[in-house]
Amino acid sequence: MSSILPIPTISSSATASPPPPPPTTITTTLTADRAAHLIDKTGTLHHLLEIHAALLRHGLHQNPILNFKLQRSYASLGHLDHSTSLFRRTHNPNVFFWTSIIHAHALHAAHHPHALSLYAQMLSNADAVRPNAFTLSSVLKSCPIEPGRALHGHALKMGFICDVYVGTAVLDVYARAGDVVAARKVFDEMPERSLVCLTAMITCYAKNGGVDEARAVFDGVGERDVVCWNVMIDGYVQRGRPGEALGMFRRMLAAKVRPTEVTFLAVLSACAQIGALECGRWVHSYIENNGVRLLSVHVGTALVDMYCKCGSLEDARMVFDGIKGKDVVAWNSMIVGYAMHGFSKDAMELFARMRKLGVWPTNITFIGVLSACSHAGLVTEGRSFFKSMKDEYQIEPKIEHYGCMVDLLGRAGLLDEAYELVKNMEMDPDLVLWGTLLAACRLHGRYEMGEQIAEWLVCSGLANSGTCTLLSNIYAATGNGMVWRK
DNA sequence: TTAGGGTTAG
Repeated sequence: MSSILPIPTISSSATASPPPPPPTTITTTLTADRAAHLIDKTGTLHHLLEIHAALLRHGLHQNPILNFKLQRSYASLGHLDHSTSLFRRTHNPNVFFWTSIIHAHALHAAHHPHALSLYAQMLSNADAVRPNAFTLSSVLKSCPIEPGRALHGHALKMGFICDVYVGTAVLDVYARAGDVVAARKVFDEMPERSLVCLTAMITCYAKNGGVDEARAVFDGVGERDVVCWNVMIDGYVQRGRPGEALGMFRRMLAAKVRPTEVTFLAVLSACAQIGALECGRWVHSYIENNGVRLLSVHVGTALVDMYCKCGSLEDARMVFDGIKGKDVVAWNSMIVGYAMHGFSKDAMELFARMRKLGVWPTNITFIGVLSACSHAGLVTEGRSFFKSMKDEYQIEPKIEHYGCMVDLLGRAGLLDEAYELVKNMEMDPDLVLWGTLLAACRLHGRYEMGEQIAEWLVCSGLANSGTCTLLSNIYAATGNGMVWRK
């Protein structure tokens, strides 16, 4: 983790390809105040390295505040390696230093285990630095449920639980683990609640299926900011209640709260869910009329998805073509959009273009590609794409991909091949898959196979009303409505 | 006299 910090020197800026000169040149005399100001203002690693070099030359690197600022700046510029290295070189780091390095690691999921181990090191250190509420709230951010529970105990024992940051962080640990009851208990016992804390509780409910409970907390919030609104709107979207999501969005605008990108993502998803094309268009023009010159990939993709789901493929394509730096999710939205509306040729062409540009597909890409093959009856291509998932792209087919294949083979009348595919799957087929196969049996008059599957489904108690309808259709067609009733 | 919470697409 801790790499060797390149000891910066002023001459390091005069290497083979020198970076552009920093905005401020460090002069021969450097006071601690001036250095602190320079560190706070810097925005580039190059400049920070130069300041670091100057601190070393002036012997100011021992100053704990400057050392602290330097370490924090390395981290905030995304150079956790430099930050860690500096920390490792610091003798007897104080609680500020420990907290700062723990916090820097807690900011990115990939470094969470390290944040926790730093906290453990801090406690076991010979110089035993005592954590405070700042340390605790930082380390809690990186915690999964088990160490989180222990730290909750720790916070109670040390009396930090009354701190609103610590309380919120503990609440968040339980929320992330889906333990709504424990989160609510922490919430109820908090002596004071900030907007952030209220939002954390709303998020906890919204993410764990309790959108009405979320709403109850939301209604009790006095001054709501955009995050609070976003959480509530997205909560409705995630629970498949787009009408209420859009209602909340209207109320948010009426309350003069300025929407952010996150708001647009949720609202566009709500429009997509109910096929509200006009509302989607309105959001699109709102985005364009409110200072958003260049669509972000996220918002662009949400627009593509909304237009596709609302059936306006031309609008979707127009937005898609305008997205700068398209990632695979953007490509997927357009490919799947085309495929779902039967524009197989466009979907396949787009896939070919995406590959040509070196974008690596995901399992969603193959949902699109295989559906396109299915709609167009391209059996050979479909088989080949399905095979390539594993062989070429190392993507394990999911049940949905088998569904596409069964649909493709079934429509083409290749029932035996489809049945074999289902029987040899590594996972259990679900009712949707059996339903697809049954529908194909009916379409091609393969009553015997239909009966076989039907019998098996009924015997294993798996048949539901949908499959029963299909079954009765099959039996009606065979003129033998009773056979399957054993 | 230097630090810490909540929301993000297919």
